[in-house]
Amino acid sequence: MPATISDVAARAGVSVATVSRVLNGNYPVAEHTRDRVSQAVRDLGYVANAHARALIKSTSGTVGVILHDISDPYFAEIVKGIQEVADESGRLVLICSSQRDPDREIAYIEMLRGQRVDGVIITSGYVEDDDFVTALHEQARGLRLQGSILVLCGHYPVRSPAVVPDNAGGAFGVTAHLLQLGHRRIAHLSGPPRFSTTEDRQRGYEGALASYGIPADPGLVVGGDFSRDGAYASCARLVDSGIDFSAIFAANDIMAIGALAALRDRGLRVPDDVSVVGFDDLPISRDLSPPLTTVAVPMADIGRRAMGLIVNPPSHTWVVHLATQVVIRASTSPHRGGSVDPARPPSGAASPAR
Amino acid sequence: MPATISDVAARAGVSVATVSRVLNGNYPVAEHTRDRVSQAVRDLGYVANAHARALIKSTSGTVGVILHDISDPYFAEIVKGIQEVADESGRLVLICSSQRDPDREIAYIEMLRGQRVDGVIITSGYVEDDDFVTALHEQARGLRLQGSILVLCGHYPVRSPAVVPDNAGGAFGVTAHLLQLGHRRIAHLSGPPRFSTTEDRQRGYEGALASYGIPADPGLVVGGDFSRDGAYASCARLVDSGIDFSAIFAANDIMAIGALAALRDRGLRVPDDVSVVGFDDLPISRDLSPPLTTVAVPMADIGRRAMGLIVNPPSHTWVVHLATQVVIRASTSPHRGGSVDPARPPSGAASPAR
DNA sequence: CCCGGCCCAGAAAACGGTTTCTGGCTCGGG
DNA sequence: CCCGAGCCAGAAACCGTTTTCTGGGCCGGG
Repeated sequence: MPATISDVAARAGVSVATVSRVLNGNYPVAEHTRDRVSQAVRDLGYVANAHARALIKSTSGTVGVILHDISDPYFAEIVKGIQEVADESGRLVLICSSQRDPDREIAYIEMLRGQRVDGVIITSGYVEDDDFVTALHEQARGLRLQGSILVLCGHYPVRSPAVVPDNAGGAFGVTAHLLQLGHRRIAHLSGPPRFSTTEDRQRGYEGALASYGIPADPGLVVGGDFSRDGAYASCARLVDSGIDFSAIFAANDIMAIGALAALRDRGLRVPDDVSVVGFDDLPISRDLSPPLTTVAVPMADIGRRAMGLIVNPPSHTWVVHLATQVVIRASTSPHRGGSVDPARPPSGAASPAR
Repeated sequence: MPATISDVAARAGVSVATVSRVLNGNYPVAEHTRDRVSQAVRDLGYVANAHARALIKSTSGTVGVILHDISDPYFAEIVKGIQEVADESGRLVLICSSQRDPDREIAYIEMLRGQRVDGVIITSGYVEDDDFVTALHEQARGLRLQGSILVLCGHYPVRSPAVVPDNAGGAFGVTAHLLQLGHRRIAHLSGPPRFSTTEDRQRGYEGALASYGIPADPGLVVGGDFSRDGAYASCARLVDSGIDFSAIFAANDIMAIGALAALRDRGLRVPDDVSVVGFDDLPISRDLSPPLTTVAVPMADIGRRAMGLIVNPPSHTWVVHLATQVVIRASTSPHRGGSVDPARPPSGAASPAR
């Protein structure tokens, strides 16, 4: 029932071809007719049907973005960057929340293929699952076939353009920072299992320990799910277990926030009793108390570069590497006593056994 | 170049009509042929072109969302709610960041009309601008004409389905909370001018003061822009100006975070020296220190209800009202020097007229 | 044996645009 | 006066689906 191009043509007393040409301005039309057509367009409030257009042009003017959860600031920042570049190129952004379910991610890509999107950006790291990888390969092939592009954030076992932040390097750096402060028993609240992001960050952590000749203690690594509440619970369990540690490396800032809350509720002071570091450097991190020492990930840049790969598909450079940077704030301080292997202090503060 | 329905038909040795019917399952097809078609679909990795489909069906299976900035947690939470319901109904969500520019909002709606979206949700409050309202009316009419729906969050001077949180009531409540604590000089860091959200919240603030017989002091109300840094600057200016106040009502939590930082940097303690309240109750607000007293706005619910209005268009109920609730945490405490006048206000201080 | 009905498959007409191709008109040059 | 060029408008094909309409084959009843 909305006005069609024929309606406009009829009202202006011209053919549909002429209307189309006025709208697109890619063919000479006499000023007189042009005005009449424009007037008719205004009168009818006509807007061209993007689907009919997408049917003949190969491009649809939309891109798809797959993420875990839009209310996670990490993804929100990436999307912000994507939006910026999409806007400049006049494209619309389709958001798909997978809730970290690989099957849904695949289903979403298929839907997006149906939409004939100009490209798909997967913002979440990849899941180590054979079925998933196989399915992803297939979808990537399908996208390529239709002249579309799959852009990955993080390194996948799929040959496709990618933007990869240096997760391992950042984790190494921030762990090294703790080591330099004299901490030796450093706990790690890790991310959800089988995710590349989780593993890269854990690898950096283990690498830093190894570089100091410290054997990894499995008891110090507890699983999480990148959520505040999950980290709160893990951290509380860690404290309650009585295991000895003087610092915590949370796999991301959201988890660090949960850890801070758990420590506070257990009566432990940061950084006096326990040093805490996170990862990502979310905007909020500087406003926590204490302000969080963390690793800055250029989230908006990831989005901008990823979208850039769609707007100007590269001929050769398939992978864009992005540096991460340790940001030292007030949630870390030198290990008390500076002892490499401190005895459990009488106060019980640094080794919170009950 | 992606496979079309004809390719599938050819490979399966049937007509395109049959393929379509197998895919949609809305017409009897012999099992034998059905299998052959399914196999061909799989072989070719065929995915139906959503645009061609949208051309005949009236629905496109997409909805548009217009917001200021996706990296603002307020909007991110709303979108999360929208996503949930959109997923259930198998729809895709198009995100449009207007950066608070009314012209862009209009332009976006027009783009979305071209996409023949099933509906458009404007998440941001409305701007008091005649041109904008006129243009919005026109777009709303256009959407209605194409069987689509415009859903507004907040009350607009446009007759369209809406979801409106009780901003004024919440502002009244949280200001009353401060008044009950004995605060009399309460500063207000307000939002950007001419926004309904800003004005509703300010109205609640002024109403609460009035109910206590306190005249509004223009010097205590300073403009802001809903941003952390803007609020930081405003708050710092307020402190530096030497004006007397014992509490601050920030127009939203993001601004409260900026205020907290400014106060801390000026050596003022919260809540000992100054009480601070915000608005929205973002997920992070409980993890600030001190945890923020604020007004809970059911953001995800706003999104869910808004999307609900699109999925099941209402016949009569055009406006969904959503309650807000004061959440008291540790950023507020009784006014020092003892209750200036902590007694109840002159009777009848219930809630502001709506 | 004939005919009506049922089950299933195909032909073709939309849907709403863009673009190629065709052609009418005007104008200037020879 | 004729002809070619240039400018502009329209007719029609096409994009990839869905769906209506048509009809062939088969079965059962009369």
